[in-house]
Amino acid sequence: MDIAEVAKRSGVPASTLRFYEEKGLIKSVGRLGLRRVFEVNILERLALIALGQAAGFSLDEIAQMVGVNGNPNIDRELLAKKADELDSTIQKLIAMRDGLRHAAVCSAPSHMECPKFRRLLGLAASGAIKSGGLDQLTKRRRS
Amino acid sequence: MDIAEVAKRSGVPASTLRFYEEKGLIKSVGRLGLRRVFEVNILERLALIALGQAAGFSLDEIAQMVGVNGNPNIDRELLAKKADELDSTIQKLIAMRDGLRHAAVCSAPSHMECPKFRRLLGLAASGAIKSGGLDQLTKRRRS
DNA sequence: GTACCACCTCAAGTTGACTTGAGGTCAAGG
DNA sequence: CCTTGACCTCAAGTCAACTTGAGGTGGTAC
Repeated sequence: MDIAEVAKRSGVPASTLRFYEEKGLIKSVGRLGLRRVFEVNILERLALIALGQAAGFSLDEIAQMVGVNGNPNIDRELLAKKADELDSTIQKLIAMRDGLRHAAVCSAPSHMECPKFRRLLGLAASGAIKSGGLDQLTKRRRS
Repeated sequence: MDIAEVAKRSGVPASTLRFYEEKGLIKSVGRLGLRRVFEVNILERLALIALGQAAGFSLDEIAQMVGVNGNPNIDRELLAKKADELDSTIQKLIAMRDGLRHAAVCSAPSHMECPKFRRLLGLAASGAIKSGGLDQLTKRRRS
């Protein structure tokens, strides 16, 4: 496959593919003239990268997880750690989703005054306010 | 509360608080001299913002949801839409979490060759490859 | 009453993740 | 053969979300 086909089938622009290759996130198997040639499995790798991004991981973190070389990482501890990180994110997002869903139908004057909304918010942000800061929620993105 | 206390209790740097105020995401109730004064409920609002960010929403989107004015938005349709968006993100993250968890213990030579891993990945990226592109996964962030 | 220091403003810098543009190259079709 | 267009490189630009810095201000403790 040439870069245009990968772009078409993955939805990832060619410029981004070149950028990812430069970063070591993906690699082409060779060149035909000066054109890059990719294997079909590049598509799975791209899906994995997109997934990692949706999970809020930086490209560098993703590289760590999927391995800069060919195939996913061997560092089982890192993978487990990232899974746990992701799990706590998921809990927060679930609470937020429920908060949003409720807010969409709740008739309280201000959502902040609705006990249900506040409970969900508290659940999501548990531990964030007062002692410890919101850091837990945001440091992943900040770093 | 002055800005330093808000910063301390929320974990959000003062510079960020000023930045958020400028963007209309938060507001101070007044000034004492030239110093901003915040109400205690600013902490909840900040938790909500942090939550929105963890969910991958941009500050502008968050402003739309929580309302640029004082309290959350009245646009129930928008809230429901965002909740659905969030829900599909959550499904992907769950699949990825499970994929990571499994990868951490799986002994297949390459995770891409492990059927279980591929199934989870496929689940997460369903529809992303081949027809439609990965766009669904990433456009939220790109916008 | 004055010195200090935390807070202020406003402009510019930073980082991550890309995109855009200018100028060059080469495989394929005519 | 030779033109053409898709691909190449490399440098610079962009955007969101902040951070940093220089220079100013004013409650508060001494």
